[in-house]
Amino acid sequence: MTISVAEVIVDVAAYPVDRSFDYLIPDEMVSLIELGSRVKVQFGPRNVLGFVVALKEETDIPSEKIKPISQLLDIEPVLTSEMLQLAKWLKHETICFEIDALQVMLPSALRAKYEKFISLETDIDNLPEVLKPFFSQTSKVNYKDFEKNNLLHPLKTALKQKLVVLENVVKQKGQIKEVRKVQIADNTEILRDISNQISNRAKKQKVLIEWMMQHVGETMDPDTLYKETNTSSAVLQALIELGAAKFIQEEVYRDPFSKEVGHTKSLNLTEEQSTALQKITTAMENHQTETFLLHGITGSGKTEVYLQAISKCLNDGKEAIVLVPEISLTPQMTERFRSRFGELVAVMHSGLSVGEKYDEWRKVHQGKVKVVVGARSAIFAPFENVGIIILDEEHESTYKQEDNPRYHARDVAIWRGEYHKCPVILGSATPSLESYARAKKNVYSLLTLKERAMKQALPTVHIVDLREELKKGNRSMFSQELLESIESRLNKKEQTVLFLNRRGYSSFVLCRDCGTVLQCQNCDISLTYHRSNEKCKCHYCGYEIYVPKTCPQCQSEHIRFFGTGTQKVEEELYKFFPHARVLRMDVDTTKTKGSHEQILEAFGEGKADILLGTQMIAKGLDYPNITLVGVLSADTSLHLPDFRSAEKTFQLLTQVSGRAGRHEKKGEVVIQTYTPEHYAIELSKDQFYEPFYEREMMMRHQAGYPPYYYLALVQVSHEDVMMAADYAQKCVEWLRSNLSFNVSIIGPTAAGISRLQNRYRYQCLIKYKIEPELIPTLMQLIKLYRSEWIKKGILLSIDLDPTMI
DNA sequence: AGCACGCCGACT
DNA sequence: GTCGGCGTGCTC
Repeated sequence: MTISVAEVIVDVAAYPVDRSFDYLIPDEMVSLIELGSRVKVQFGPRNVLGFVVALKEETDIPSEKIKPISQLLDIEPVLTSEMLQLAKWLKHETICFEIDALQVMLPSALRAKYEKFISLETDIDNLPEVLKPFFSQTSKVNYKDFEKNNLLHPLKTALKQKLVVLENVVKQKGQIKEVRKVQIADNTEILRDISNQISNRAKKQKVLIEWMMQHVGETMDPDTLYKETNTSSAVLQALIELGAAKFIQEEVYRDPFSKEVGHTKSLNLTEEQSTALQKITTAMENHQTETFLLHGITGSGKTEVYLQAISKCLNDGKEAIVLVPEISLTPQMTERFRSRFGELVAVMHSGLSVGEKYDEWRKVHQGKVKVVVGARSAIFAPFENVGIIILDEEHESTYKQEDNPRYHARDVAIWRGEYHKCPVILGSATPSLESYARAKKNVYSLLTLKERAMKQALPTVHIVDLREELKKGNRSMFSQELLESIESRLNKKEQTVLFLNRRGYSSFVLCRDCGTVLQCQNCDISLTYHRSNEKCKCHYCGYEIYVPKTCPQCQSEHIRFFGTGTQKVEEELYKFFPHARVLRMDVDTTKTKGSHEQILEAFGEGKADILLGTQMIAKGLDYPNITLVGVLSADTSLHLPDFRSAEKTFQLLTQVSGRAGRHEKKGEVVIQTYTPEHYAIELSKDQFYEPFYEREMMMRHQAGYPPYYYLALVQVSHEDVMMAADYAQKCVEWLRSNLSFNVSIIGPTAAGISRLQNRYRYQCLIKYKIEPELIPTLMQLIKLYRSEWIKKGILLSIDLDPTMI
């Protein structure tokens, strides 16, 4: 018996079809088809894309039911068997559709694009008049054209009468970029023969053929050829017709790197660094799955440890995956990797176009690179021989995907580490409590870097009590101390970074007479003002309107927008320091591609004295002349209704403080706050991680939050408030009676944003320590009530280990 | 999810 | 009598 049946996961995300379907493999495909190949199949009445997840000899499906695979889309499979296993695990761990788990591993360019076409089945004269014009030029028309012209009804009739047929076409979204090149014949004899044929009057052709004989068999860009020989396309064309050369299409990678980088060598390590590196390399040598938590204070040289561990990994002939939070994927960071490993590095982040992402992915897939530096989804880099996986800033919440599949890159990293028997490094100056607790329980191996790599002292941190400032009558955003510090930097020609917590400061539109704030029609959230197009936009659903002239409530004309916090700060800064050169970095100034980099670069080159921004600037900023960091209000993130707010604040403050004095010059940090006594603020002053950890762990223990308990968030939404609340209640009751007693269920309560896209959202929180039945129970819940809920219009979402609640 | 099949009310 | 409403069920 030979392989003749493929199990296929089809590209339809729905519960009833979230399993594999058997398809016959046509004979001519048998030798080509592999696990992880993409195929085109007929599924019911339509054509869809699918993934081959298993191959077998026979099937129980009766022959009248089974269909053949229509087309094999890849010569090389796009997914490895590791990825297929990983998808099954993700499906179970995060409760998602297998198809979603498979799709998230691939660049979006490989996703299917579905198009409908209508083709003519009879003579055009039989068609109704309204449809005729469409088929006058062609017999195949895009369905959308009928939709646009509101002709779906006559179209449907025509379909029924079989005058036309509908055809579903599956295409791939992304295209491989090709360029046209000239390939010179690789046979000198032929070239000489042609040369002899050329008439003596064709001087240019003579020149070109002579030149070609010097470049036998070479492939080049036509423009280079014209330039080199001072000829033109007409001359080349003549020689091509004689067979001296031909045009070929060559695959190329789009180049997302704008500039060349130099080459750097390994730096000398401190004792702490080499101890850490030693432990990591030992694990690599022993082919050991081991998760390390590399806890190093800011500036302690974690990156250098990564780089040298990767070097070792490459020497062993293996590949490396490095994850960094999206926001810190600045050129500064990626350049460090590219300058060490050159062309062996692929970079993946959201700033790339669909095509560029596809190309970077293909470099990995084709084995052209050995190192991937990327954001969350780079954890799925299709390497087959991974030697090390690194997550920098492991505490960052961007490692958790907020929509399906709701996976955490850290969990996937550890899974892949186990699969490849290789170490996983979680690096941070401020580890998440979860990871640190695991390190303390020896689930992870703790590596500590307590010293800064170049022995620089930590910056001096001053905490300024804004209540005192207020008492002194200072109503500005700047305390006396901060102003003095800024002034002294300006005098010394040193640089300052001012940091503003974004939350609570985003720009909104307010009526000064009645206090109304412009709200989104669909969501329970205020609209954000965008100066660039004079519009107000909802950041959650995309709803946007022009700024109204009068207040929608009271018709007053005194309506004004409150600029982003940063805009306001900038204005005020100029009042105090009219001659300071300020660079502002926020959503408004970083809208266009690359502007983020340009601003940082300009600042690095000393083109400004003060850099003012939000969280964006907290990471990876590393310039020698920055000697002052100011945090305008440390409290904004502290009072968020999230159990992680203290942790987030501590992390943020430590992070921004770390930007000052990373080189020769000593750094200073000024933190302004209304609650200086809060432990998250007080302890960040000296980067006292350990005491903060102990303190925060106590709080978590008392309140029953992670790492002591695991969380699962179940959310119910409906267009009607009562329905949402009712069903959330039903859901809670069902869970209470089906989960064990030591699981506590909180809620239902309205979600943080109680209405989103016109749907009211209620949620309940499940806290548990050990509950092996949780996932099966949740799946049971879906199974039992899915059809009823769908009828009523209820949507249910489940988030295991939510980052925000 | 999408689409066909199938059984009941308001129209030529 | 027929067109079209959307309830039910299936997709290898």
